[in-house]
Parts: sequence; C-alpha cells; structure tokens
Amino acid sequence: MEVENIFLCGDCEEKLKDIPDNSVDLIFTSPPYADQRADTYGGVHPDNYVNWFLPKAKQMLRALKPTGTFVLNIKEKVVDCERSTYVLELILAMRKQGWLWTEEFIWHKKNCYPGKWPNRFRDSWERLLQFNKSKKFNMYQEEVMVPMGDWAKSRLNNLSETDRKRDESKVGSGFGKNVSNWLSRDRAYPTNVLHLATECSNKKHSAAFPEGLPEWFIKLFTREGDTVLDPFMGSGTTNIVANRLRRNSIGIEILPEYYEMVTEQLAPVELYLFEGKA
Amino acid sequence: MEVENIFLCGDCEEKLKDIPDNSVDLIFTSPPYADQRADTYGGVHPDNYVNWFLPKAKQMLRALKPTGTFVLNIKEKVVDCERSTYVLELILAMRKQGWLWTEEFIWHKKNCYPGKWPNRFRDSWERLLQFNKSKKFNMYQEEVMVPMGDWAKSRLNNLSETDRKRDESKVGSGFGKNVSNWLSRDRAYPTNVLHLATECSNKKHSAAFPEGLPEWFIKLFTREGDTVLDPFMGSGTTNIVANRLRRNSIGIEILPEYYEMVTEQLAPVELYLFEGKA
DNA sequence: GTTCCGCATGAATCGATAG
DNA sequence: ACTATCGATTCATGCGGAA
Repeated sequence: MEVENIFLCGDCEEKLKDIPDNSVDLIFTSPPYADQRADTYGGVHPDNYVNWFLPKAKQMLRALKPTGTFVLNIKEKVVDCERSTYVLELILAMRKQGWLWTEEFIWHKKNCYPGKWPNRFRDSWERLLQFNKSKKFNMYQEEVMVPMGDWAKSRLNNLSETDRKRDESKVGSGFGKNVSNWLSRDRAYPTNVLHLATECSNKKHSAAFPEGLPEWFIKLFTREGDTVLDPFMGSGTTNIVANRLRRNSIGIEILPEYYEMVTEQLAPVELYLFEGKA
Repeated sequence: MEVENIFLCGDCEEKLKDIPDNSVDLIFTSPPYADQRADTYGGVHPDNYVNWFLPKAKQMLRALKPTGTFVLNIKEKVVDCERSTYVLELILAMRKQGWLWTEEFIWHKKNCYPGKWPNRFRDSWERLLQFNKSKKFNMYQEEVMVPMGDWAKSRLNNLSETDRKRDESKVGSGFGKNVSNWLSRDRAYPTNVLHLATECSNKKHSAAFPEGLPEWFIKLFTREGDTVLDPFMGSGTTNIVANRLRRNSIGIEILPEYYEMVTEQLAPVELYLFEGKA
C-alpha cells in the first residue's frame, strides 16, 4: 500500500490556495497560540488573533470535503490574571464564516507542567474544537472504542442463567430490552474527554501534542487512503501518524528548518507493506 | 460554633437586591441550563439566555466582596447537531459588565449520561467558570491539596460519612493543625480539572452536582465564618456543604417546594460542636 | 458483618412521527 | 416548512436485598 505526502513551505494562508476545493477529509492542527513561541513564529497578539486566523480558516473551509472535519487544538493563555477571550471570539467568528461548531473535546493532560502561582492552579487541559462543513460528516466510532468499566467486566465474567433469562423476559425499562446488544461487548464508546499524557521527553523536537491525539481523531474521522491536512505542521506529528495509519497527508510549515526536518524524515511517497505474510 | 443561614423564596433577580453590597465571599451556583429541566423550571431559550442571566449577574457583582469569587457551573446544550454558543456569549457579556474571567475549571464527570448517536459521543464534562471582581481575591490553595500521585481517587472521590468523621476528628484532636506542614512533601497542588462522579441514584432528591463540587470551591475560596451564596439553590447542596464546613450560607430558590424542603432540613442557625470529646 | 448481585436512574441526543 | 412530542439508544453508580 502506498500513501502520498505533500509538504509545502510558506505561510499557510497562501499555500492553502494550492489545495483543491473539497479534497481534504480531516484537518488536524495546533496553531501557534497567541503570543506563545514568539521567538519561533513571531507571535500574534491576542487582540489580533481572530483577524489573523480567519482568512486561513476560510481557505480550510474551501479545501475540506463536505463530509470532512476540522479539529482545532487550542487554549487561551492568561493575560494579566485573566483568561483571554480570543478562542471564544474565534468560535463565534468561524460560525459566521460558515463553520458548524459541532463539538468541543477536552484533552485532559495527565502530566502537565508543574508550577505554582498565588492565584491559579496548573492548567491541565486544552480545547479540541470540532468544526464541520455540514451536519452529515463521516465518523467511524467503532475505531476508537475503549475497554468497559468494572461493572460490565464482572457482568461479562459470569454469563449466568439469570442474565439470559432477563434478556428473554425483556422486563420493563432500561437495559432489559436489548441486553444482548451490550452483553456480548467488552468495549464501550468513549466520551468527549481524552485523557492523554504529554510527551515531555521527545528526542528531537518537542511536539505541541502527543501522537495519541492526532491518532484518535484520524481513526475517528478518516479511513485508510483518506487525506489528512495540518496547515501548521511544526515537527510533523500529524503527518507521521497519518502515514502510520495509511492516510495521505498534507503539511504546511512556514519555518524552513521544520519543513526540511519533516521532508527528510517522511518521503513524498511512503510505501507500506502488509506486515502479515509480505 | 454557629453558622447562620438565610433562605429566600422568589426570583433571584429580585431577592438578590436584599443582600447588602460587598457582603458575600463566594457565589457557587448552577443555574438552570437553557431549555433543560423545563418541566421543573420554566426553561429559557438559548437565544434569550444571556439577556435572562445578565441582570442577575449584575446583582451578584454588587453583592460580592472585592476579594470574593463567583463560580458558575454550566454547559451548553446541543441544538440541531451543533453546540449552542450562549455560554461563550455569556462570558463575553459578563466581562463587559465588569467581571474578570479568571479561570475555567473542568468538571470531568466519571459517570455521564449514556447514549449513542451517529455524530457525537457522550458529553462527560461541564464548565466551572471562575469570575472575580478584582485581581486580588482570596484563595487558600493549601486547603485542597491532594496526595501525590492519584489525587482524583482520594478524598475528593469518596465523601462518605465515615471518611468525613475520620477527617474532622483528626482536626478536632489538634492533630490537623500542622499536618499540612509535614505532609506537604506527600501532597501536591491540584490542577484545574476535577474528576468527580455525579450522584445519580440519590434516594431523596437528585442534585444537579455532587457535594464534592461545592466542597472543593468552598474550601478553596473561603474560610470558616465566611458567607457562601447560591442564587439558584435547588435542593440546597451548596448550603448543606457550606454548613458542614462551618460557613454561613444564603440560598435563593424560586420554587416553593424546594425552598421548603431545604428550610426543613437546614435551620436558620446551625450549631456545630466539636466532634472530638464533646 | 461482609461480599455479591440485581436494579433504577440520570442537566442527553437523534430521528421519526404527529399536529 | 416548522415545531412538539416520543421512542430508542447507552453505561457508571449507589442502594438494598440475598448469599
């Protein structure tokens, strides 16, 4: 099997124009947060953030398939003892632009950066904003199912007579009706909170997010052979994971050193052989 | 020791006017969410929610001490496959009103409502918006420190009577005073994510939130003898916890049946004796 | 007294059906 | 077409009765 990568170096507002209309299945990205990483990205002032982001979002809206999804990893920073509001304003502005704000997932960071301040605790979560072009988007929920809790496990251990009887008797409310549906299952659907650790000790460059994050959304919103786009590629985590999961990828990066680092690591065409008996 | 309770029955916009300026240390409340619980409360349409809430928030701003804190538990509902934006708009509107949006805590619900839909997972988190009147507010971080490692599993989780008694008897014997000193190595400051289960199968009345929620914020933002206000009292969870922690409480409730239920359970003046050797 | 098991019940959401 | 009501779906928890 073969997956293709396209890497573009430059401002994503311009480079996005090279991507055809309705051609991308998933956009997963973590843009530079306002005034963060000012040394590398130049930094965007919180007051200008929405205006800075909107024209890029417009291009993404154009490039995304009607069945596609845009997942935006972002968190507002603290300015003068207050949470900035640019993320809230961005959501409202993107809706006016035509996006649907379908859902907000929470990334609950297991091991967040330690620290102590007099007026706040450690910030251990980030937003994962899900935007869509239409109400009918692709979602493959079975791909991200998780092990069930203890209650169901113990139930599964003893498939006793009483359970089967209850199944057939179909008593009253609640589970009685379709016990067989979930009784045979050992996995449950997840929720909209993701509990992942940050990858603090990265050998090369510290990524903004762990591989598990794009992996979860790539599995959930795309299938093999689909196309994943990260317009703020950085060290290419999204693209690396996309390739591993046999999805085509597009990455845009403004900094040449990051761009070259990724192109050296990932070839434009990656070959994936079937592990089994190849 | 003695704590006083004031209970008012009526619309909180009016009843709040009976509370003096700058007299409340903590407001902790969970208002009726838009179009939810419409059978018990009137139900406010999402489009009208901000206008409905703002005049009440103005009274709360007046009643709160400059060093006080307002914690608002809320979550937007899904309307036509999209998240409503009224909570975002409320935050922006309250800032214009003079509030500082200091922080957003996440309540990660261990047991959220079940269900399966083609386009979304179960919603397992709610917002706990922290607003302040000034940048200098009271915060007693040591009161909510948690054992190193798994702070979620520990005392926040099991608020059983036995644990509570064990806890307070320690304090009563004088053992608790300097515990934080020599235990500080084993304890860590928490983060802004709270992992609590909902109390769904309560025999009496189903509360909107578990006792652990107001308990955490009452410990964090008030001391004994301070005053806690809940303008949407409901079944009085906030007030009950405030009393147990020896804080005065004010509760406002529009429904007479809830009002009477709480007044029967909590006397206007509650006496608290030291459990130890009394 | 324990431990185990059955059971009702949630700040839900979607799609179909009915007025 | 637009709104109101209803049925189907799902799973962690604490309670109470049974072993």
